[in-house]
Amino acid sequence: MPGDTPRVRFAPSPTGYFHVGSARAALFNWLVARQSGGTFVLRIEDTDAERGREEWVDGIISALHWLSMDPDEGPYRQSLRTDRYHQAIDALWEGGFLYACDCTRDEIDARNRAAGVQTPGYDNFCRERGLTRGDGRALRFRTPDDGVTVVDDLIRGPVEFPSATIDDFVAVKATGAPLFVLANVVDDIDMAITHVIRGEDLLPTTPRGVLVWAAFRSMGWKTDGSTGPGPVDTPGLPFFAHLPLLVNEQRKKISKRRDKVAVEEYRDQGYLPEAFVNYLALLGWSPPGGEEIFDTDQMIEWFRLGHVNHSPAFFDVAKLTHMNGEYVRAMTTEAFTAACEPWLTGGGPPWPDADFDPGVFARVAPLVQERVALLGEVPGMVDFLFLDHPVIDADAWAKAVAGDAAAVDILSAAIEAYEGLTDQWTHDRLHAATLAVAEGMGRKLGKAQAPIRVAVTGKRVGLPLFESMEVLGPERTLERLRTARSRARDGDGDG
RNA sequence: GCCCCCAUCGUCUAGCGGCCUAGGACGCCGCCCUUUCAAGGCGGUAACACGGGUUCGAAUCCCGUUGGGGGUGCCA
Repeated sequence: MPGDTPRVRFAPSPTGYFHVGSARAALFNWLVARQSGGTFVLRIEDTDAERGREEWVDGIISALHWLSMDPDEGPYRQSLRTDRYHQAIDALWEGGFLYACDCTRDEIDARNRAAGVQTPGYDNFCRERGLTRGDGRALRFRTPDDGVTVVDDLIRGPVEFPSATIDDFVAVKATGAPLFVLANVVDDIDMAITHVIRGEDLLPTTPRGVLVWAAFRSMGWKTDGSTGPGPVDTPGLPFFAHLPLLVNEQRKKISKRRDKVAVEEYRDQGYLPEAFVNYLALLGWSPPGGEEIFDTDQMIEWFRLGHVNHSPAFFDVAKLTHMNGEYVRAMTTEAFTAACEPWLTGGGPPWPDADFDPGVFARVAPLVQERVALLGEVPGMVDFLFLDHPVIDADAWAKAVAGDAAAVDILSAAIEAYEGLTDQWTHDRLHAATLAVAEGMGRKLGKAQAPIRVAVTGKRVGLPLFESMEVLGPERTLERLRTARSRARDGDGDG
């Protein structure tokens, strides 16, 4: 049986950007470790040298760090453990669990077709041929012909696989390199893993792992590499827990190809790691009290593997975004301002670094904070404060200025009113003055402020106008209003 | 084809035999607030896939059907 202190592992294969499904699997493993004083092991499953790339490994490590789920142990690299796998393969061969096979896929398929067999599995052609190892031969694992292999799953309960449906699978490539199931089991044994928590897509291959594990155990395979009975024999099977898949709108397994799954991408858009983790936890699980917003301490306290759902979950960006907005608004203004920094400087924003004024941003930060869900939205909301000339949105101009016969009059009246306020340039007075302009035109304030807003900020929606003008100052505000007025008079309607 | 998993509002879920006239959240719609947009407040829309059992009683247990998904590689 697994030992007292849980040892869990997150074992991604470095074949692409860090996947949200991987992040969720990592989170559930991490939670089990944290709530039990256990160990969270990171293992890179890079046995397939052709697909793996070093940059993906760095991506996994940095993504885990961003999510505050740094491993306690590792990263272990399967590519660095080939000697160990060869020991394991030799032992299995000596124990009679493997046999050499020189069949090609085409040959197997042809024989199955000729025999009229519907199932495309291996036909055991080489099982009793007694082929020797080497010479470009793969090694197959001899599976039982009858009985059932049971995977006792913490989430789903016992899952039974008729052994006859588990064909003799290739465990070792013709090159001598171990395949997934074998390397995976050897590692789990060596690393004393007690809980295998991973995606449901691995459930169908789990009985193979169980069989391999049983083979090692029956040989008295020791974690030091020797065989025979002794105190360091292969431990009992770990607990298994297969998490429901994350799916897209079409209810298909979320995939790197067609879905937006890269955790890095969410980070770059300004999702907060705390919100991201919070949302991930809600996919397939919910806390006993029904709360939806909770921090990692509460998550650790409440999480139970046995309470994880059985059914697939759709990764809903809209809900994630909403939740991110809640996290943004819950921040202190100082924390928010600090978090915005990477989006405000360093060449990303549309204004020159030198023109960014932290003091100006600090004045509008609370207003910005209430209006963004993602940090990535911040630059677009404050750009008019740091650019010499606001970028006038063509559509906004067309609707609020060119399309409004009274726009020029409103701008003129506003200019005249504001010119008298340059010594007392506060949003209250600007508000009152604009209200007077509106009334003079027989308009509601909301309608009258539109052309002014476009002239000053370039957009029809955004931060509160009078606060914006206050921060911008009389000189720049009036200049923008005059510029807009002459452009409107010239009849430049399409921006 | 074969094996396996799954099935409550559009979505994420609560529900583990009576507390369900099925609750919450996101989304959507309406109203309020209002300096645009948000935020906030109030209200609304909307689900137990189907059929058999078991039981005094089923969203909850069992069987079947249908539907969806995953696996079926010398990928992981």
